[in-house]
Amino acid sequence: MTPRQARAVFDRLLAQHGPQHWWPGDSPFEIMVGAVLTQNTAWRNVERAIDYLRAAGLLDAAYILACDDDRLARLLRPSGYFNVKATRLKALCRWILDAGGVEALGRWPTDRLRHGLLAVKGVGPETADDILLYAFERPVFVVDAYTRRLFSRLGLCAPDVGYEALRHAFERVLPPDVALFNEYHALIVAHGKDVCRPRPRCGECGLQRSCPAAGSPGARTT
DNA sequence: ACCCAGGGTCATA
DNA sequence: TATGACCATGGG
Repeated sequence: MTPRQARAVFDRLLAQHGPQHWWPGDSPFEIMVGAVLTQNTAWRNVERAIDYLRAAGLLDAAYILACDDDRLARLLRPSGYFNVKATRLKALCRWILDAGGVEALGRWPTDRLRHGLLAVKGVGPETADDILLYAFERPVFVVDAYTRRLFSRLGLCAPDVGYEALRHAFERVLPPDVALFNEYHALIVAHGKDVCRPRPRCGECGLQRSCPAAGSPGARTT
């Protein structure tokens, strides 16, 4: 992928979808919570869980750690995988408190932050990079399934390209600009929800599999 | 009834 | 290292 190609795709996405104003969250900690809860989960469902946490006064690392496991899982219920995510959320909160809080973490260099995040059980590369970019405002390009799908269809990467390889491909050709990386990933997600579907979709009726027109030359997929 | 969603871990070969 | 099973709710 060349710098010009990366720029051209960004410009087209921005023209088509407009600024996305990510991350939807009020504080760095809330963004970190959302990053864990949104793992393989529609954002709509994550919002419900975060609303429950907020209503319970639990948008705080120490309070989440002190919360009973079953109660925490009940609050997370709408976001799916609630038992798993209750454990993961507590692991993340433990790490934050052990480090001296989010403020202290904000003074860590990016590579140390990233290694620390990846050492937390339940935080993988995408979740770590979400947190680095959107909570700590570091110039880390976030790669996800949407990114791989879109750019492989555009012929700009292999369909099975590894996470780090694709991340480096972007970071190599783009300036390390937090605002740019922020908007780029958000646009890729918006485009993935709307246009770049897993399977071609019929533009008339919206059906994916049932409609014979799905996948026809008229249906846009990228 | 099926497919998908802003993934990650763990056991197995 | 590379698959597969598993986690689980809600919308289309």
